[in-house]
Amino acid sequence: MVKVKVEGKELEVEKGTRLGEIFENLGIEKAIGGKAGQRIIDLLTPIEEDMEIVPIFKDDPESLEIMRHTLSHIMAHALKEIYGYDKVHLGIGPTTEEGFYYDVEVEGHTISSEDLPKIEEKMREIIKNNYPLFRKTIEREEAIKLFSQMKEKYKVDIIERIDLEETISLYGQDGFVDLCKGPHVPSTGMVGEFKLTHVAGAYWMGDSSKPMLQRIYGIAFWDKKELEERLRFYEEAKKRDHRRLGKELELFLIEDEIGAGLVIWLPKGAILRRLLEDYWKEEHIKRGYQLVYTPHVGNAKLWQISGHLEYYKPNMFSPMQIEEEEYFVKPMNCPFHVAIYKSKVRIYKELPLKLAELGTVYRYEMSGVLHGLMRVRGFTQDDAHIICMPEQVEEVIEETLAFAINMLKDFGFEDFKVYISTRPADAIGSTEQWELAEGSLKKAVEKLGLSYEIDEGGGAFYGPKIDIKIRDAIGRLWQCSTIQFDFNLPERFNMEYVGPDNRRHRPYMIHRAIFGSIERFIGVLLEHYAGLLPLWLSPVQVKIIPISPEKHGSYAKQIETKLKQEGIRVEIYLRDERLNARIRDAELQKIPYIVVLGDKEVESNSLSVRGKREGNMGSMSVEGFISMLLEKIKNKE
RNA sequence: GCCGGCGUAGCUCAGCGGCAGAGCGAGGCACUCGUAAUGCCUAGGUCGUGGGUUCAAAUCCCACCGCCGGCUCCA
Repeated sequence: MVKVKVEGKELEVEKGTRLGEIFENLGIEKAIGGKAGQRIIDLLTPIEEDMEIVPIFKDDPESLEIMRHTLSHIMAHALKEIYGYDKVHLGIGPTTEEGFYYDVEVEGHTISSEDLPKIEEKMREIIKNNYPLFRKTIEREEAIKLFSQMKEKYKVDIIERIDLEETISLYGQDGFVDLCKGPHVPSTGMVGEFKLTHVAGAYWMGDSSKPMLQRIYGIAFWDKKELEERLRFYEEAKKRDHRRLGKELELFLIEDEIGAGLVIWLPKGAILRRLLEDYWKEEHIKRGYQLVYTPHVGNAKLWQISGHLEYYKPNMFSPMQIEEEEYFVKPMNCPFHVAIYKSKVRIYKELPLKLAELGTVYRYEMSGVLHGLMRVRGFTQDDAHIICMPEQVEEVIEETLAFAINMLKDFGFEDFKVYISTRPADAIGSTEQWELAEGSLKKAVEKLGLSYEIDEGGGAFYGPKIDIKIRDAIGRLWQCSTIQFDFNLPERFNMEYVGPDNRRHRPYMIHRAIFGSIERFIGVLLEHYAGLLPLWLSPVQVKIIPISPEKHGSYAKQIETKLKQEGIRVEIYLRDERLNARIRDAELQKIPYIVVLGDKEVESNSLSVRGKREGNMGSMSVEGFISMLLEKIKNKE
């Protein structure tokens, strides 16, 4: 007998009684599963020991996970029914943040998106039939035999990896059996609303040397409304895709004739980029950084010493031969900044030394990973290297992190995730170095009150780091800011400073970037604002529309001059179109303010202002309009 | 790089063995307009590139380049 406690009630039942039965006895209806501590168990799970269980209902987020998991099984079941039980080989079928997927191999057929409706239909049939699910445990040897017979080679692979102590469970319904830990709903009719969305490739076990399976993705919610909302969100996200906005707003150009992953900044995009750069430079100068410039290529000897040729060569552009010497286009700025540090003897009073550069680097990225501005082959890092003494590390990290967060906030980002990556297995550097560095990272994050995740062992071999990722329009996280220790380069380049004791010491070196890359940051920015940039960053801030270019053109010109004198980026709409068409055009260009000028305005020496965010704002004086704009620009609105 | 899909006018796309198409945009003309599309006319394409099959290829096949969705990798 085991004792089970649920919602304050205690019940003694026979060992091995299923959770569903226990809930039934206690009169708990409509539970989808239960939580025992952190573990989610389903209604089919036998209870083998005393425990306290919190029931999971439909409004608990965990219930979605259970239902989605069953949907992935139903999809596998449908595939088996359609393509044959011995032709479909199943990989893994987990849940995702909004649905589920299953990795499969179908012998003699490639699933394409055209097959999805057919698969969905079969799934709905299975759901309608409301097959009860079964769960049973099985011995390891027996499991291997069973799945070998079923030609489920990937499942056999999984079983062989399962810990010897772990119990192996099977779930299934009707003629379908799957190796699975659960949890599931107890019958196929109990799942929610779903839709299969797309098919993509995925390596078995995420290993590029292993075969590639097809991953079929679906999304699922309890509520049809929620599902539809999600689908609408995807449509909406497509509209704010920075690649599309870049084209529509004439910001940048990426073309195969120029080269994959290489960005051309069009005039309007160049304004945006320049604003970012100017602001970045000002902020760095304020904080004691020294701005430098370094070359785009460097002698192979340099990259030899830095270790890049040893560790980073696959990511570098091929070398070029100049007068019997090899040169490489830089994939990083670090060695040059080190050279600046080493250009003279450094003393402790100079430290921390902060060198910063908007350094354009080129990296070979595999063609399949290129993605608009987010992943390119040539990009400009807002790079800086801080060289300091061990006793300064903590203060430096704290200051740097605060700087990064403040800057991100100035651009309107609040939704980011902070990760600290710690020492990996094959690390260089002493334990003291790692401990000091990791400790300073954690302290800084905590001091700023940021929540963070530890990526245990996720640091580079040369040092731990903090990464800040920003969420994009469709929920993808992009790494932007990074603060990384480097125990490698100071050794390799024999960096030193003269301490108060008049002896030579090895400094700590910290790499850091706030935007990460200007390209990526602008990509994230565009998606974040769906192209409607804050006023201070808008390439065109005001569009003046004279109702009749002939009658009101000269007044428009006067206004333009006044605004320009205040540094406001303004254009006059001269094309001869109907007023509504011109307003529409300016709206589509996402220009923050439209100024309409007609007889009324000329007579009263005023403006009629329409804000992209505010709508029609009515009549305003020129001075009032200007001071409103300047105020907003100053506040980075 | 790998798996799958896709490259047709500046943009979005239709056509899928038999004359190269639409809408938007662009240029011109008329309209002179009060807060999200005025009407008419015109120009614009080596159908990604190269090869093949065929009487005939945008269309079928192969290779390459690029893009898209993912995987792996990463700022």
